[in-house]
Parts: sequence; structure tokens; C-alpha cells
Amino acid sequence: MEVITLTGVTDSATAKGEQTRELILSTALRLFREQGYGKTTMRAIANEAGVSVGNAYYYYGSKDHLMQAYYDLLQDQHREAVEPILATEKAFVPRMTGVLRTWLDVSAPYHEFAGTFFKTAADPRSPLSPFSEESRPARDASVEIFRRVIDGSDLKLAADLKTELPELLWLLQMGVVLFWVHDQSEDVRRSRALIDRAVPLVDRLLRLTRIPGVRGVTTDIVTLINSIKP
Amino acid sequence: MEVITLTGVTDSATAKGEQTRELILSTALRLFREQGYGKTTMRAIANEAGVSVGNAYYYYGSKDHLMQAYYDLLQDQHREAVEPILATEKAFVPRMTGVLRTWLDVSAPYHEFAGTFFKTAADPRSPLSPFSEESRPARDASVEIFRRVIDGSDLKLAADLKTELPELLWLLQMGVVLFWVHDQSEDVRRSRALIDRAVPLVDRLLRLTRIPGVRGVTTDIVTLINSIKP
DNA sequence: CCCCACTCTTGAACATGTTCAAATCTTATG
DNA sequence: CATAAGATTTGAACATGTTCAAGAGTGGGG
Repeated sequence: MEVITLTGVTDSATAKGEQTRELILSTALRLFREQGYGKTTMRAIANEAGVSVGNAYYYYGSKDHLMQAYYDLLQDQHREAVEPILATEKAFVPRMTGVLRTWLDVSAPYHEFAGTFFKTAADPRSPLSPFSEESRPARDASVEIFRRVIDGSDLKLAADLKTELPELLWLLQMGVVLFWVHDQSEDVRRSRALIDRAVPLVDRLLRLTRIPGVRGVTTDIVTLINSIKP
Repeated sequence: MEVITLTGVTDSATAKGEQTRELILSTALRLFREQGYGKTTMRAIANEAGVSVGNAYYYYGSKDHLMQAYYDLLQDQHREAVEPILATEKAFVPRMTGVLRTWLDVSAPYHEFAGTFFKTAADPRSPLSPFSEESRPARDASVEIFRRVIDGSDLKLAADLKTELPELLWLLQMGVVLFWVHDQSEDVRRSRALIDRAVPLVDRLLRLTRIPGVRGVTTDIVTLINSIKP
């Protein structure tokens, strides 16, 4: 049997398996969206996909791994959706605001079960932890977005700050995510408000770093952050 | 049957039950400490305590509730352990540093299973979430500590900042906790280093707020924080 | 065409958090 | 004391994530 895979490569050895893998993942994501993570059982996923429970475990080591796969998908979507903004906007505030709002948009369908997601992510031993080794590729890709936000903008920054800022903005995004997870307002209005008000503040803060008395503290903060990295 | 309870009140109606409740909790905490949260089963707890599984559930609605109970205990211990520092130290830096280091000390025996703890706490629907309604008493008590840290210190602050600062310091503690959970260094040396370097920085930042150009941004930050509170 | 090695699939079995109806114990009241 | 009402306790049953030994399918080499 020969099947054309998504990458266009013909690979008769694994084609069948890949099809099953994708079938299981897409079924799982649909059920997660429809009924939430907690209420979706592995049996239901297997059932709906027309395979056995054991088969699902052959491809995904645990229910969490299915979520990890979803997370990777989300990151990809965000990266894509953000391109128009990075290409168009030139000022820091709209660039950053756009990137964060886009994240909300992309993640919207999953808000309902996001709680469970971040519950798992908070466990330092979980591969889903944003600080884990397994998440490094996704995290690096995310930080890269923020590097582009800065590089393409009108911000004038000291060299050391410019190096660290992408990671700091990534941390800010983590904060927004944390707020969003807890946000029960209609249409996550409050999360949007937070973004719209916080980003201009960050902008002002960054411009403050040019004041002599402030510069020293900034340097020290950057140094501290560097020292606590693993 | 009549039993003297911990509070010294004789209460024959509930005395027996309270004894069982305490027996279950202490047994659970011991097992958590000895083998970690994940490896401690409800059956093991019941077994070790000499009661039935259902009995444990009669007093604690879930395994998580046993952890919640532990958390409350921890808070109490911290509050007590912090008194000498608040009574002795007068400068902001040693006061704040002392409070944070004490938290590390009190929590040390549970570092091994802290990951699981904060995993549960990260779920916004969990009663253990530091932002949940159920946690309000513990949170308020914790914020109160930081209010005292500020009030008893030599800091000179604008009124609005002084009102919000306790909660901000509480947030800083949450950050330290997050770092600590992930900290695998021997004797959590890195967490201690973080505290020792971060607190003086906070001190300098707070003194900066008196510079005219900085004052405005500070006010706006305080306003923003107020606006995102529930 | 046959067979070996490998991939893939199955479903029963297991572990553990949780529920619940029934049994037992305790206390207040006549 | 006898009894009803309520508190406490029990253990079997249930739901669901996970494991695993065995079977089925597949493809290349002889």
C-alpha cells in the first residue's frame, strides 16, 4: 500500500500508521472541543475513531500527550496568524497588542478546557510545562515571535535589554494566559482589556529605561534574570 | 463519651468525629511526606489510619481536599514563624527577605511533592487555586503579612502604591514559589539566591517611584492592577 | 509462493479516585 | 431504659487512565 503523506513524501512503511495517528489526534481534539477535556474519555476517543483503546496508546503515550499535540498545533496556528501583523504594523504597541490578541483568537475555541490544560502544564515534571525541555522548541518559536515584534518596531533599547526583552515579553504573554484561563467574562472581554492597557504601559516603561537613574536598575534586573536561567 | 478537643472545648457531639478527621489528615500528610502525593493512595491512607475508604471521603471530599488542608497548615506555620522577623527587623530588605526565606524553610519538607500540589493549584476551578474564593482566607492572611512587612519598615511610599503593594509582594511570593517548585538545585540554593537578589532590586525600584517621570507610570500601573481585580 | 521480522491492533485486566446504600453507633428524649 | 433521629462507618461497585500479552496484518528475501 502506498499513501502520500502530508509532507508529500511517499512512505509505504509508515503510511498506514500515520493515518491512524492523525485520525486519533483529530478525533481527540474534536471531542475535547465538544465536551471538554475532562469529560472526554480515552474510550470515547477510541470508539469515535473506530480503533481500540490500546491503539490510541500505541501512538500517544497518555491522554496528556494528546493535549501536548494540540498545544503544538496551537503554536503553529498562532505563528501563522501573526504574520500579517508583523508585516504591516511598525510601532511597538500595535505590534505587541496584535500578537497577544491573536493568541486569544486562536485559543478561543479551547477556552472552556484551557483550565485543565494549564493544570497539567503547571506540573514541573509534565512535558507540557512551559519551562520543560520538551517544550523548548515551542517556547523558542514563541520567543522568536517576540524578538521579531521588537526588531521590526520603532523601539530604541540598550543592547543588554534588547537581548533579554523577547523572553520578558514571552513571560508577559504567560501572564496574560494565566489571566485568560481564569477569565469568565463574556467573550473574554477582560483579557482583551488587560492587553490593551498593559501593552502601552510596557511601552512607557521601556522608554523610561533611558532615564539615567532608571538605567542602573534595569541593568541589574537583566543581570538577575540571566542568573536565574537554568 | 466526652473528649477534650484541641480548643479545650468539651463537645461530646462532635468529639469522636473530630478525632477521626484529625487522624485521617495527619496520616495523609505523613504518607504524602514519606512517599509523595502521587504514590499515596486513598486506600493506603484509610488503611494506615485504620478506617475505611468511604470514611476518609466522609470528612474530605477528595484527595485534593487533603492537600488543601495541608496548605492551610503550612500558612499557619509560616505566619507564626515570621513573627520574630517582623518584631526585630526594621529595614524593608531584611524584613521581606526574611519572610520569603522563612516560607522556603517551612515548605522544605514538602518540596518533593510540591509539583503535584501546584499542579492542582493551577486549575482555576480547583479550590486550591490561589485565586479561588476558597483560598481567600489563606490569601488574605498572607497578604496581611506583607502589609505588616511594609508598615513596619522604613519605606516611604505614595498612598496609592502603599495600598496595593502588599498584594504585589504577594504576587512576588507566588513567583518565588513557582521558581521554587521547579528548583532542583541542592538545598534549593537557587531559590535562596533569587530571593537575596530580587528583594534589594524591589527596594530600589520602590525608591525610584519618587522620581517625577516614574511616578506617573507607577500610578498607571496601580490603576491597571486595580482594574483587573475581580 | 512461503516465511520471518516487523508494525500495528485488540481487548481484557489492573490501579486508583470516587460514590452510595446499607449497617452501626451515639445521643437526646420520654 | 427504649426508641427515634442523626452522625458515623463500611465495603462493594463504578469510572476511567493505563498496561500488556497475544493476535493480525504487511512486506521483503529466498
